Amino acid sequence: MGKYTKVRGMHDILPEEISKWQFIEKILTEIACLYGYKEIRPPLVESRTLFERSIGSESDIVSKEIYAFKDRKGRDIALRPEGTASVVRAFIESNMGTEKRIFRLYYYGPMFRYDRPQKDRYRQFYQFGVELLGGKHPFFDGEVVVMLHTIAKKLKIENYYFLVNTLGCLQCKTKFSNIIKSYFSEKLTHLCNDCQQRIISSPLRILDCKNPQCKQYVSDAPVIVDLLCYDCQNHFKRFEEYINAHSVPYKVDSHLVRGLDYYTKTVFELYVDQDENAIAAGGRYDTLVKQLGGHDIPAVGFAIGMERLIPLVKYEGPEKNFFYLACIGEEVKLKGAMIINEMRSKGLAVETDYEQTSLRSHLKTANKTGARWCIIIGEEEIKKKEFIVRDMISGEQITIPLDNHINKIQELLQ
RNA sequence: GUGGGUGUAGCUCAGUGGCAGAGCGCUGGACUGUGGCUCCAGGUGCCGGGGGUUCAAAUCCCCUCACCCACCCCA
Repeated sequence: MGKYTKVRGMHDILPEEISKWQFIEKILTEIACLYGYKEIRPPLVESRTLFERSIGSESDIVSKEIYAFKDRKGRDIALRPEGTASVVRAFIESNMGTEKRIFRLYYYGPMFRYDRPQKDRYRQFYQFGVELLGGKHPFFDGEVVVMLHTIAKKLKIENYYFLVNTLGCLQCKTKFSNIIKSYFSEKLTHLCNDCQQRIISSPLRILDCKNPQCKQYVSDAPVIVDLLCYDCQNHFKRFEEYINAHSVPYKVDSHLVRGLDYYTKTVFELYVDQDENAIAAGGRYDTLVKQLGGHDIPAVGFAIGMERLIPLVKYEGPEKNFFYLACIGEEVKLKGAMIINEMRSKGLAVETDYEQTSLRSHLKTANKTGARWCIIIGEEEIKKKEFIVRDMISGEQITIPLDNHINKIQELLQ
């Protein structure tokens, strides 16, 4: 047992898992590309106040889970707990917002939250997210949902569905929030401790409470869809038209509320049957850009939790299409090394073990590395100016002349 | 932040006061130019860490750390 272990909540993604990650990452970025998204890579570190102002200082993410510290000059620094705030900050800071057009940005990387670790949940975890800035049309909301739908299909996720809801524009949201506040004020003593706090800090979150006692009162609570202004009602209706037209499997859940303060109008979550946790979620945030000091620019986006997505994806494993070169005896190793170098320069993956000398131990090693073919070269082969290629699955062997061997191997691969 | 569980060989685990164990893997050999199969041989170790009880502790008690699971929260 080694002296050093992972810091609590951290995890290594080991070589045996990484090819699955890379497979999924490739599909995500390809689809993002098809939808016109460009990658943006903000730093992992931001000033703490950025998250307080965007996500909300009362939110659990900021109040309980943020990784924050002071740097050597006493600046309040935080590791990003999510991606949207950083992307919006970069968007404003680089003056993208001054240009009147739609910006589609995607990001991928680690996020940090000081959670208690549990299954597929770590303090450093990965999110892939997209942000569409500058569009207020409900079809943009639809487009990002359809993009997520496309990703789920492409990754062959089974039995997934969306929950969607609207929170209304800032006016509707505020109005509804006050209605909820007064509705629950009368029932305050029947609510759980958390909800008694929420009625002050974020009343809408009561609608999302998992406590069965609270749920009882939530089911009779006012519903936002009935109280929306004409514009918000129409926005949600058009959004539904769009996702219906694209056959997105979804249900409206009038109690769906997101835990981040910045959402307005459309919100959505992606679930898989019999799984409590959302694997992706997002929504519209029309006031955030302005709130962070930019122009009045509407936006919509989502984020996918990679650690939650990965167990749902079936992946066969990487293709074993590389060579192992076995040199029999010390004397031919330099010759073998030159062959390896030439093969690599022509794009063929080769490895070897210079410690091994006997053919038997070479073949054992080749087997362990998972090589598809083993090239065998020894004194006899050097004399005859040829070498042997052994198929490690079938055990068949063929002899190839030493000159022009790269072309011969490439022919073999066809 | 709350609750439950588990820490013993590289891995999966058995051992519940009396010599530290099994299976798998690993290394070597049978087989020094042909891997996977088979057979034979071999070492596995601060029994998570610290303290206590006892003639005697992996085992009982206390503390601590880590991991797992659930809740909360979130993606």
